[in-house]
Formats: sequence, structure tokens, C-alpha cells
Amino acid sequence: MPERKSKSARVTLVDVARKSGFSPSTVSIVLSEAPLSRYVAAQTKERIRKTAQALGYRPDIFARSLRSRHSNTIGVLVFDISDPFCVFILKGIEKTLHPTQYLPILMDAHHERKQFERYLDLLMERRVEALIVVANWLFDEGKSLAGLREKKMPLVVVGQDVSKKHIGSVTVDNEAGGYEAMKHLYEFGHRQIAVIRGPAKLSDSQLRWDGMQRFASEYGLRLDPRRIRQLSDTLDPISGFEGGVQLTEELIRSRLKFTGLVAFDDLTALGAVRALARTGRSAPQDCSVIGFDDVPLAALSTPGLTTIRQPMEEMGSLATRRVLDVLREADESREVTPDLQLLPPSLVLRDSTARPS
Amino acid sequence: MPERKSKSARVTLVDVARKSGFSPSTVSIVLSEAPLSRYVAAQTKERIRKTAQALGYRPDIFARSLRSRHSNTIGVLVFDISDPFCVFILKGIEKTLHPTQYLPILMDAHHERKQFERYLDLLMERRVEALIVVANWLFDEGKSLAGLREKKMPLVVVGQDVSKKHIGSVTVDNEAGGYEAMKHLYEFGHRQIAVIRGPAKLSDSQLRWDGMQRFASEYGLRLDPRRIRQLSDTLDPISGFEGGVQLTEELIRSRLKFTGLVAFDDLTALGAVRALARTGRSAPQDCSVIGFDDVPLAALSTPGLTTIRQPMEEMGSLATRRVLDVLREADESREVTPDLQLLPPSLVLRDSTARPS
DNA sequence: TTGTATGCGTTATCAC
DNA sequence: GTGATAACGCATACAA
Repeated sequence: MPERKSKSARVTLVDVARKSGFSPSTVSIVLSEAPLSRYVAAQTKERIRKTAQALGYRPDIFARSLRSRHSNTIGVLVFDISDPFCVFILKGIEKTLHPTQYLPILMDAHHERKQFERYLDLLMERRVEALIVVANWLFDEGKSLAGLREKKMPLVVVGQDVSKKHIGSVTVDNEAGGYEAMKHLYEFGHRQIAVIRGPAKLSDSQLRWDGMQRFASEYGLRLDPRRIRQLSDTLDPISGFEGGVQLTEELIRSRLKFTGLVAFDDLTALGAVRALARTGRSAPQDCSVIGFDDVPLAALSTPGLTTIRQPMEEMGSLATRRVLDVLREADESREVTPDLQLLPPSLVLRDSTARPS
Repeated sequence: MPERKSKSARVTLVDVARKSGFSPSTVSIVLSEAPLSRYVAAQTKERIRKTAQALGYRPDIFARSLRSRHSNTIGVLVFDISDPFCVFILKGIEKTLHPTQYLPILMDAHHERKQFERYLDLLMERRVEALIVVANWLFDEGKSLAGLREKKMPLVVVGQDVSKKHIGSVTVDNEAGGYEAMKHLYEFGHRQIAVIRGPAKLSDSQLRWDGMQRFASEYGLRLDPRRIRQLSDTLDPISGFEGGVQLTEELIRSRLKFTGLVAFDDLTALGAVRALARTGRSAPQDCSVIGFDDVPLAALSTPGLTTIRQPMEEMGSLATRRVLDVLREADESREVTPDLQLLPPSLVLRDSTARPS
């Protein structure tokens, strides 16, 4: 009765080979389902698989990667995992990667450029075969990411348009979203509409504003500059809320009447709701408020927040499909032109907007 | 002028050895900062490091792991990354791991047991050296995790007490939290207090309720069973909100007066706020509402939610320190008794509670 | 203090 | 259809 080695006897391919009576090569071919396995007799395969199972064989991923030069991993670099915007993009990425051979390796940069660089480095060291960067804000990393292009590393950025740097990008159509937001308030009958624009540094801000202006000009709506405010540039992720509170209070103090407010994003909108409450007002009775993003909070706040939804999961999914495409086409070494893909936003109607009384 | 190989010429240790004039082993010792490197001449080290730098040498992590039997990774298995509860625990884990040699490998089970098992498997395959499981809810995986114990894999579960299965656990002191919540309302002068308990399957629910009862008996407060409701067992993460809405509406319809409400968690509390609003009431004017957890939403909703805070980042950090300790002590093969560590909750006073009018 | 030799577990290339 | 052999890049025991 042979005793099992206590030292967590690692079962290797050679063990399976010995036990099954075939050579390590054959065993490898069968168990890794290499192309050659097509020519292996069904019986042989069966026997090998059985013994592998019986012995509890687990391939050593390090040996395999070392030899095959494939890590079967895709790096996912996120700017802040606590940003609800990121989370659903991650869901999309993960669901899309799930049925494939690739495993996502997730890193969180915590809003810090230094961390970003470090984790980018770490991911390269781990030999990820592609990279997805989720960045919904400030992001002028030409340098670090440009380096990847030279290494032919498939790369897609989601949440930010960097197509001008010839980096594949997936974002929501911010311009259309801005247009829709303004349109919604207009169709509810609002004519005196305030706007809290996003930080100047964010390209999103400008695009959404462009959309609002386009709507205004198409419909002959006048957007009084005195009702337009802008969030300051800052790195604090929660600043949208504080900014929303402050700027809305400013607007209220200005004594300039407004029955509707387009906020840069949901956090800002929640800030506006707070400011209204603080001054004895409420949404939507005294002022309709519309946000942007449709983060989970939007549905849970009271009143439920009407907002322009970004299809976040779809964005993650699309970005993932893009890198997967590149990886597949790598064999044919076909070059894919990096470009921008815009996904359509959609209006989510809740209770923070209503017809003016 | 020698041309660089176009085939992404991988720089290996041998290249560095050749170029610097030392042997591969010396180079290895120096660059991996092995114990022996203490005996290597400073000059030698310097030269080796210089040439490595110059050549752009990056160690091959697969070769290194294969040889050294160390992956330098720690698996982190989360039940749902979109649960704000998880996110800050992750932050704590990451920050604690940051200065170490270990890299977290994060997997998200999406609330599904099947995924949980699969990712657990994947993490083992990746040869993580320890495992941290973040599970704030339903979690009776005795089987899968028990297996890890046999493999001597360091393991800590955070958010759930499984110390009875001899698995290291880190949670908030739910009993104390329940006590504090009730105490807060009592001290504000509330005597007719409703409670929405958590799902029966969650051990948290019972503990928090125990704490409330302990306070009630200590202070001679009567908790009328007719004012006590309980969320149903369900897997839907958002159900706390819907449940909060429904049960609060029930309470209101029951016509039994209550001036304060202790909700199981923040989502439930937000549901209660919504229900109050729907019936023309509001917090805290008509009813004080207190939550539990202090997720980010709590600060952003209007009114800001008074709540019992879980020190989530600290919980993640503590769990991480525990597995790191075990990893370090592994050398001395010292056995660490798996046990439960409770962290104290704290009251966060915002605007959803007030003295009864 | 540094160099030599060997093997970690796998896959690729060839030969049969 | 299957097997022998040689790497992949690194770290370590041992020799010097």
C-alpha cells in the first residue's frame, strides 16, 4: 500500500504520462487540446484524460506560459474602482471575457498617476496580452500608453476619447447625451434652464455642452450665460457632489429664476437636489433636475433621478470585443485602425423632473 | 552599427550576464536581491544593475515563478464588485498589499455560486499564495473553502463570521452596531421605534437585532413586535431597497405610530425614505431613519443618512495583514489559530434622524 | 565572493 | 498517430 507523499505531491504531466503509458508529448498535446490533438486516436485521448482526472493533474500555468509564450491574460487598468461608473464597465468586460480563454487582471490606480504608471508596468511584467484602460476623467497619458503601441500591444481605452492619439477608444456619445438632456427639459415645458457644466479639463464636459447648445439653437431656446456654471478642475472624485451643492446654491442666491437644471453628472445632480433642499425647495416641485450616467445611486435617491444613461456594461463589452478581435487577427498580422466608437445614451425618466408648475 | 532584432528581442538574464561580464548566477542573485546578494561586492552590484537597466532587462515572471515556486500573488475573491460594501474593503486590501511583494488578483463572483467555485479554481490554478474572500452575505461554502485549509492555504473571510468552521474571519461588531443604532434613536427621544430586520439567512441580521434587543432590555424600552418587519431572503443585491420601500409602506399602512426606524442597512434605509416620501411624509420630520454600513450613497442622498458605519477599509486592511502574517510565519511553520476579529462600528450623524416633533 | 551545472513543468520540433 | 529531445528563463546547490 503505497503512501502518498505528504509534501503536497505535485502531479505533473510526466506522472500522467507514466501512469497512462503514453509519452509526455502525447499527453501534453491531448490535455492542452493543441491542434495536433486532432490526429490522436479517440481511445488514447480518453485514457489520458481519465488518468489525468484520476491523478488530479493540474497543469502548471507558469511552466505553460513560459514555454508557450502566452499568458492568457488581459490587463484591466481602472482609474478608481470605487467610482460607480467604472464598476459596470468592469461587469461588461468580465462577462465578455468569461467564455474566452482569457482572464482579466484588474488593477486600480486610485486616481493617482504614479499608481497608474506602476500598475501599467506591473501588467506588462505579468505579460498581459492586451490592455483595457477604464478612465472616465483626466487622462493625458500620451506617453505611457503610446509605448504600448510600439510593442503592438492591443489597447482600448473606455470612457475617454483618445482616438486622436491613435488609441482605440470607446465612449458614450456625450454630445447626443447633452442634446437629449436639454431636449427632455424643454419638452416638459421648461424654458429657464440652468446648467452646471463639468470640469473644463474633461472632454466630456465640452461635448455635453456642445449638445445642449445645439439643441438650444435648433429650437430657438436661449441659454442665459448667467444660468451657466462650471465645476472646477479637481481630482477629487466626490467633488461633483460638493460642486453641485455649491454651484446650485450660487444659482439660487443669484435670484435668477430657473425651473430646470441640467447637471454634468449624477453626483452633481444629487448635489443640486441637496442644495435645493437646504434652501427649502425641492425637486421636481421647484426645479427639475436631470443628471448624466445613471449610476446606481440615481435609482435609489429620493426623488429618483432622471438622467441620461451611459450603456456602461455595453461599453465594457465592446471594448473587450475589440481587443479580442485584435488578438485573433494578430495571427494574420492584420492591422486594425484604431478609432473611436460612440455608443448612444438614453433618457431614463424618474421623478426628479416634471412639468413646471 | 548592429541592428536590433525586430522580433521584440527579449532581454534575458544571460544577456545581462554576457554584457556585464559576470555569470548568470551572480546576475540573478543581484537582480532578485536574494539573501546571497549581501556578499556581492557593491561595485559588482552596481555594474550589473547598470547594464540591466541599459539593456532594458525585465525578469520573466513565469520563469521566475516556475523556478522559485512563488507566484507572489494573493487571490481576492469578491461576491459582487458593484456592491459598495465590497469596494472599500478592496481599497483596504490593496493599500495594505501595496508596499509588499504581493500582487492582488481580483475576481468577481457576480453573486453566483458557480462563478465563485470557478474563480476559486482559477485562483488556485494561478497558484495564489493566499486567499481573501469578501462576502457580505449568504455564504455557506463550507466545502470549497474547507479544501483550502487542507492545502494550508492562508485564508481570511471578511464580512462574514465563519470562525465556527475554523476559517479566519473579519467582520464589524454587528451586535454593537445594532445596540448603537437603537441607542441613538432612544437618546434623541424616540420611544416608538420600528425595525426592519435583515434577511433571516444573514447572520448579520440576527446579531444586529440581538444588539437592539439588548439595548431595549437595558433601558426598559419596549419593542412592539407589530413594529418589527423582516426582509425576505433573496439573492438580489438591490432587494434591500425594494424591501425597505415595501415594508415601510406596510408599517405606515398598519396605522401604528412610529417616530423612528432602524433599517437593516443603508439601502433599506433609503427605501424607507422613499416610502415616506411616497406617502407624503419625510425624514426626519415625520420619522427618523437610521441605516447601517455607511456606503457612499449615504452621504449623497437627501437627507444625508444617519448610519452605523462599518470600518470597511480597515476590515480589508486587517484581513490582509492577517494573511501576510501567516505567509511570513509559514517559514517557521507556526500554526495560527483561525479566529474571529470584530471591528467596532461607529455612529455617523447626518440629517435623517432628529428629535421627534 | 563568483561561476558551473542542473532542473522547475511544459510545449515545439522533429523523427519514427 | 506517437515518442524522443531540446529548449523556455530563471534560481539554487555546490564547487571553486
